[in-house]
Amino acid sequence: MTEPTVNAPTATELPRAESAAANAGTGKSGSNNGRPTLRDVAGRAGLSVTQTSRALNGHSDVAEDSRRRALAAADELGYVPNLAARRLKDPGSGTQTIGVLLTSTTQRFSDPFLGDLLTAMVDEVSRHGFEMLLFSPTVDEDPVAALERSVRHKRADGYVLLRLQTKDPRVAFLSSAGVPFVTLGRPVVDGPYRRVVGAEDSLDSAVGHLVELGHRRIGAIALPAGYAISDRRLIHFTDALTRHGLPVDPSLITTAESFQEDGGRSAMEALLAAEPPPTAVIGFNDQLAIGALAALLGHGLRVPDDISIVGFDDVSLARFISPTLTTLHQPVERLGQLLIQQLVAAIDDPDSDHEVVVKPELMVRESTGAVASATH
Amino acid sequence: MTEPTVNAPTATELPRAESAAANAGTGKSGSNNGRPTLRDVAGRAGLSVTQTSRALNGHSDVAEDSRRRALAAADELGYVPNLAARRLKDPGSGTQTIGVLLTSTTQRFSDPFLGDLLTAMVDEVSRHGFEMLLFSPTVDEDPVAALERSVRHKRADGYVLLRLQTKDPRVAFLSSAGVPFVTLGRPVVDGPYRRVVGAEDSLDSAVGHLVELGHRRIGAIALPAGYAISDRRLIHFTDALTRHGLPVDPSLITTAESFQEDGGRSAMEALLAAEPPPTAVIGFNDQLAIGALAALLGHGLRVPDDISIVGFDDVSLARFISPTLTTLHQPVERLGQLLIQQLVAAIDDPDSDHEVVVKPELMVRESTGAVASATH
DNA sequence: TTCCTGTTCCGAAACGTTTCGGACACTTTA
DNA sequence: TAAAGTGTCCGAAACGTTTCGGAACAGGAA
Repeated sequence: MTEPTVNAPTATELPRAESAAANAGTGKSGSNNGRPTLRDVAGRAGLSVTQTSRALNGHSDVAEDSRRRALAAADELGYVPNLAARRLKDPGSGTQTIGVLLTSTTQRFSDPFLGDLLTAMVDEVSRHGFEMLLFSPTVDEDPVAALERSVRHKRADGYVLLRLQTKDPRVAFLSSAGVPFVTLGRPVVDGPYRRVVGAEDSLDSAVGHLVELGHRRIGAIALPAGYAISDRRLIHFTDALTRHGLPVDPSLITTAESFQEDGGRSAMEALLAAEPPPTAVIGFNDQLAIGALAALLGHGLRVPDDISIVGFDDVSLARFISPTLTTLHQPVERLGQLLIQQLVAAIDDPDSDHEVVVKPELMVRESTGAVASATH
Repeated sequence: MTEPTVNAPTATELPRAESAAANAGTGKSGSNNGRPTLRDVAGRAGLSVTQTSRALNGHSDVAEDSRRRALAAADELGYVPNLAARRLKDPGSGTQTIGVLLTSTTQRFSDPFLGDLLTAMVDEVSRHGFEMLLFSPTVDEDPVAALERSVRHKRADGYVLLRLQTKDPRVAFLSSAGVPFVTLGRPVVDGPYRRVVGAEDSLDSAVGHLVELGHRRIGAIALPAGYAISDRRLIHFTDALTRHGLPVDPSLITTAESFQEDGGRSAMEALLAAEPPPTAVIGFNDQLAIGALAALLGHGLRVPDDISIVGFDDVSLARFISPTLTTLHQPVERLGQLLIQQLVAAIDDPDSDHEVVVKPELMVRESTGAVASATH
């Protein structure tokens, strides 16, 4: 019973340990920046480097006992695989990293929606054992060039694209490069890839809410032109108007010059110049709506007595300004999770195609009320 | 003139190209995932791999002509060095990455200050040719453990620590591990390392402003306990009070339960219960101040007629709420830049020690006014 | 001529990992 | 008893880069 087995595990450790010692004799250990290497683990476990590697990586042709010894040795030595070496040998192995490209002009996280989204994504990313690489174009660099640089260096296994443009060159590039990616929103050019889109047709419920309150002249502050989300929200808004039997009056639709409060403020000024002005205004995000509120208060107008305001996103602040903001709630945490889950799925299965739709929900608060002087 | 030089560059390319061809003959090229390797470049330039490497890396012992050929060949082939191989050979070479640890509970970017800071940091990071790695502890993982994991895997050359705790274990860990890092704020345990701190003594100017307006009972909404910034701002606040000859009344100081608006709101409720209540309140960040505003409006109190409110940070929103918020302006963009610059300096020169102090500036807006009924 | 010096070059080894192709000792099947 | 199969194991090569230790050569000094 003791003799026949090739590797007597119990008392006969010596012969193996001996060969290991020989190994250690020739082998030079103090090299990997002080950290133990696979060779060290192998020496300690009394195995060859090959078997140790296979044991640690869960391959099949390694005896149960050897695997235990390898694992134990690795544990005792505090062995951590050298990623560089692993990636050098097998370029296919991923980086366990997902990339998020920030385009410097518009994608600032001062936008609380984007901030919350990022937070949610980071959490979900770490839940999948990945890390998140944040990068932006250098001065005078094209966003696509930055993306290309990152892809060339294989810095990430996949990418998240935010603030999608109507005809986004980044989508085109990543598609043609065969790199997994996921988008929030859907551009016009629709290729096979994964995306998470908000159902902007929920603007219908906002319009419906205002119509119920008696509003007939409903204005809109649209997002800056050129972004996928801008067009879609606008279309869904006009659709909602006609569905409720209201005319689409171009003088009641203004496009903001930024995503921030200042854009909302100037846009509101423009809307007030309409003849007659709207009795209710929907800002296509909360920051625009808040800017509009500021403009109204500057004119001595009361909300909602003189005019009603609706936002979009439901950032946390919406419940703390005065009046509290009626808005369309986006489940931002869920959006972040979905984005990452879809991306991870895309990394596992490239050229898959999937679309997840998330529908916002109307939160009625103080900034909307019955129309003052009914204008039927 | 044509003969004597060893490497006739013009017509005599052949002999070298020949050896290159021989090299290419033995060499197998289609390996590096389709991308050209140093061997390919060498073949094309008619040089050895060694010389090509030295040429591309700007070493001295390579003829000017050879260097040009190497550079040209690399350019034509679109050669990109394989980072894994480089790092395998020379573990000292950095990752050109800086790490930012997010602790999931408090460090959400819904805080617009942190969001803006992050944006500024990303920009500055890319300006230095680095990228930013964002990571957070996995569920049930200690922040220090997450940091340790990242350090072990050598994911970043240095780290930024935000939302510093009073006695921050992350500082202790990174210090002892000898990893470069930079902090925003200064913890109690002060080791040799680089940091950027805001001069919270500028609270003195806020208190002075209120005193000038006749206020004698000045309350404060402090940041949650346990953070470096919380204690420091509180100390500077009480110092400012005594410097202006005012007593420190504990009933006028409440500690918020969060960094967000809801924390400010409940804290304000507590302050209103004081007897008599304060005529002015300083929120130790803008979100707390905004929460306080909401609480006051809920009680039918007017700002600044009945009570004055001051914030801290000057987030962009401060100019758009009503009333606009008097607050201490932090140059967040500059803070982000400094943070990264200090970190890069620390990476170049480890165990350097430096502190940069940035002083906020008081922005007087609508939320502060003369005290209603003077209580001398 | 011979010896040195400085410039420019190259082969080979090394970094730490994975994997290919076999090898060995048994056991089962024919 | 020979042949085929099984379960384990290992040496050696390979990934792409950098660098060590010379080597080849030209020009100048002796």
